[in-house]
Amino acid sequence: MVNSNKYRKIYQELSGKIINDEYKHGEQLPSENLLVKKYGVSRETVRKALSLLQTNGFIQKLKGKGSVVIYDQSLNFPVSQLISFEEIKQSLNMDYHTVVESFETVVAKDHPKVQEALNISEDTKLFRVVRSRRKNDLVNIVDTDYFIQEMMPALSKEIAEQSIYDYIERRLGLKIAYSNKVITFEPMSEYEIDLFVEATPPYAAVVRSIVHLADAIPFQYNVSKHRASEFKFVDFSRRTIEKEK
Amino acid sequence: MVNSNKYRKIYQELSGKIINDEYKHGEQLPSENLLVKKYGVSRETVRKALSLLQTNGFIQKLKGKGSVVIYDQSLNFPVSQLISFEEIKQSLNMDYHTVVESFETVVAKDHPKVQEALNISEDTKLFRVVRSRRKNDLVNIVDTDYFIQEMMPALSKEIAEQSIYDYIERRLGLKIAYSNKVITFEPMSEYEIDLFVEATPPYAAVVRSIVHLADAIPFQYNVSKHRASEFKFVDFSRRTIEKEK
DNA sequence: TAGTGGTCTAGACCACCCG
DNA sequence: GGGTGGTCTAGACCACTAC
Repeated sequence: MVNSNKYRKIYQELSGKIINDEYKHGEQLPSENLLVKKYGVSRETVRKALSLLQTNGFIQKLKGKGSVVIYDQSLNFPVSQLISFEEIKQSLNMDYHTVVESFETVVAKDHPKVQEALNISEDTKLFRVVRSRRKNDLVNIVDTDYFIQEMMPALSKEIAEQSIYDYIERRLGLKIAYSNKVITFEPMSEYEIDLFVEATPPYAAVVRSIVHLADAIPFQYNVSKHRASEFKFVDFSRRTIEKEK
Repeated sequence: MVNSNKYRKIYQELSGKIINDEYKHGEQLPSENLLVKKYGVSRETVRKALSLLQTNGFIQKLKGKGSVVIYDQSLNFPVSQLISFEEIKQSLNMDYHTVVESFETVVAKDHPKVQEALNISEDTKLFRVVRSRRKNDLVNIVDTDYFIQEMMPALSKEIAEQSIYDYIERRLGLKIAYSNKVITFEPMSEYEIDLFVEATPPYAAVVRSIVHLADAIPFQYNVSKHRASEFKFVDFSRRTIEKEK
């Protein structure tokens, strides 16, 4: 009911079957014509679903042959998607535990990079949330998030302990659309060295991202610091742009 | 002549104008109807081009409003694409210089990870190419590539000094389609510490990728090691998959 | 030759945004 | 209400793969 798009339903069903290994790596999906009959939709609708599957790394379409599954379970897919920690945790069955290290209100002018990234005025109030992600009590990730207070005045420490994305999408009905990420490798601060405990070297893999809503408004600035030895970023990319000539 | 696709031409033209700042960040593109008239094509064709622009992080489409440019020059975009070093170098005007450190023939069984990644038999012959990328004679990146010899018997050290991708796509006419990448941070080997000279800490950002052709055949295994302090990976991602219900 | 995916069209109806 | 993007259709023609 919530989402009656035909092509999304087909996408959901096919991607689900691929993830559950009903369609295995290397196997072919039914042809477009068969899918047209099976779902009772037009060919362009089927093709829209298949095109999404291809973009997201589930299949490769072969002209004259068919669509073959290229999704690989063993690669801990899909981490290059815009996805929250809670969602990754659930999909991978990770044994992680979140601790809210701090939850405070700050002013944009004291965080100039955030101010610039979110394109807000100096006196905009922000929530600053620091959360550690622990496995067997050992900190492996420290997330620092900045949210514009006006957009989500009811955000609380309790929500931060659960999933903020869930809150934003389900409670507030906002649509999270896209993000820019930058990955670097940086020395840890004293605070971080304390938190991580015995991080050798005292460097962290750092992922900074600016997350935008569907109306193109930036609403979150995130700095995610990872124990370097545990860091692993998986990416799927396509060669879409060819030079002309 | 080479590529007469209408939607690709529209994509090329619009993305070019965005990159050249003719359409600036935050500005709107002409509406779909206007583009339909301008290019003399059907609306679905225009939409296919716009959809590609959105997927690749150039624009965000806003229902009821239009398409707004979100591409940001300052982010050294687009590095998360599947793109060769030579192409990045050209598009960013980088002052880099490539040295082929070694060019040899090896057998798959001596490189089990490569054998598995490329899904080949034990006795498959491979080219193993090691190239350093230097800025002012200082090594910042060391690329190690493995190619299946049978697929490109004429590959040579001279070609490796230029662009192997150019050779594969233009000379051999093969279509490079997609890749899986994994980014980690790892201690350098003695060989690498020598090559990089004074790398502090002696860690490298490592990008491993398996590159596939359009027929889904893996043809390249690449290990790209970067001086950690210089490493910067930029990624654009969309939240495409929503949970149903 | 039959089947597959790739491109393109002309038109329809809908939901959303704004003045 | 008029414009914008989102979804969907039925049909056409093409290029490629396989037998």
